[in-house]
Amino acid sequence: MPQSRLPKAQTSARGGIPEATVTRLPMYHRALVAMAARGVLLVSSEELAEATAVNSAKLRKDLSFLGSYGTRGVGYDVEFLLYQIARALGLTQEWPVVIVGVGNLGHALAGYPGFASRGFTVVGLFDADPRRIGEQIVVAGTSMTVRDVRELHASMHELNASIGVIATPESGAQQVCDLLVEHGVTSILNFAPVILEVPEGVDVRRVDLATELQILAFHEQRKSQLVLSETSAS
Amino acid sequence: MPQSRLPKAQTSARGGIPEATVTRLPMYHRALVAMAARGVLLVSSEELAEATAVNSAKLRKDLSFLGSYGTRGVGYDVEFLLYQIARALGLTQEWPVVIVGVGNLGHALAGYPGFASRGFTVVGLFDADPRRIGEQIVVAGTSMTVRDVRELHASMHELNASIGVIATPESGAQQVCDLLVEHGVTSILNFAPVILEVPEGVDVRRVDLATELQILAFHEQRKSQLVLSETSAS
DNA sequence: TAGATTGTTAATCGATTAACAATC
DNA sequence: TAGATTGTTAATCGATTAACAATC
Repeated sequence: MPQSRLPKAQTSARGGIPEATVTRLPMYHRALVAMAARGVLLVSSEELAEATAVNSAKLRKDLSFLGSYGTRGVGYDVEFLLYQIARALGLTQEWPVVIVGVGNLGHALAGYPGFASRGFTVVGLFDADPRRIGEQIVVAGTSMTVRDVRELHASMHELNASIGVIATPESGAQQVCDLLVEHGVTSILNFAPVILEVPEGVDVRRVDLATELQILAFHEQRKSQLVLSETSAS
Repeated sequence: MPQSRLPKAQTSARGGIPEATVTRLPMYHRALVAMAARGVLLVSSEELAEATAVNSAKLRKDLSFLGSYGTRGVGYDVEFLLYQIARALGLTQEWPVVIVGVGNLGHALAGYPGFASRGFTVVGLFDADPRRIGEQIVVAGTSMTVRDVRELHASMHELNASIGVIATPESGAQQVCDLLVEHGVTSILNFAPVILEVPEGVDVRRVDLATELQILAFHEQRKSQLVLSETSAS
């Protein structure tokens, strides 16, 4: 009987919500917002699952991590469930966000209507390009000025943001990241194609447009190979 | 002995590459491109793992799905491994891509240098906004004209794209999707905050900027709660 | 040979899902 | 009560990882 390796410390079971569940909560949230807007009062796990393209058993399991918010034989109260998900996600509080890099992507992010409606407030826009510094950008209805990234150091204290978005080119990303972390940012959304080095405790999520296309291309290739092999087999 | 449910059809083992591995291959590819550019000839799994922030055992396992391309006691030939990964991902062939929706995000995508270098060629830019139609955009060094999305139907045949990018607002996304699918697009990268309905066999990857921020906010909230509970415990 | 590093094994972990008891 | 739907169980699956034999 090979009695080897000790079991891990059960990190997820200590009352936490599994990471896979967390990534789906925003989908449920969005679908419920749409339903609430249509005046839907009650929803079953089957209906919500279909709206989010998720298995209904998985959906019920996901929701059960938040608590017991449904009624057997009836379903879920849309508004109530919406609130519970928003609370779990932290959308019931304000999140000041700093955006560094205001090219096309940064513009798109700054102007994205989906931010403000979820508690994210853009409190600072920075860039290194002198042609962009001083530019006025309309964020959530009010005009903001793009500031020199060299002012980041001095202004981070008053901005008090714990979330930062990096939309710079590859070259400046790590430097910007260090600066943000130095000033108390502990969550970073990174659009630059670099693996950022951050100290323990800082979360980074990377969104890479090229990576997404490459994954699609992989499956696309597989599909065409499938067609070829089926053709030659007949 | 409850002898229940039959085992599944082992879909992943039929020579395919696991999905989790596929999502990491672009990272390895990028890191290897950077190494090759620096003139590095040889790399160990340990080094490549560190550059991509991945466990080295996982890395070796990932690479083993492609074949046996390393040398024990030595490491991997950078150029050779690069080629093998590119081939597996389908980056050794041309991928014509159509972009629909040329707002800030569409602009950022069209101008992204990381596309052309990986075999993705933007062959069409479409928008519904009359103010944008006719605009010239520089894509990979050459100027392209933004066309009316109503011309999509007529021009898809000559464009011959199997990959489409949807960067429209939420409202137009499903309609655009249907149009693309109707004309042979079988892989879609969707930036609109909607779950697209597609027929069997069409792959959709959704990138949602708000979702990413929400996931960060969740963890950020958890971090601050941790600090609070530690404070009250002391 | 001695040292290094791959490729693979096997254990563990986390996520998915069908099924169903609980209960409205 | 009869019908409906949740919340949970338990089985299965896929992904991760330490360890190490194979081998350069």
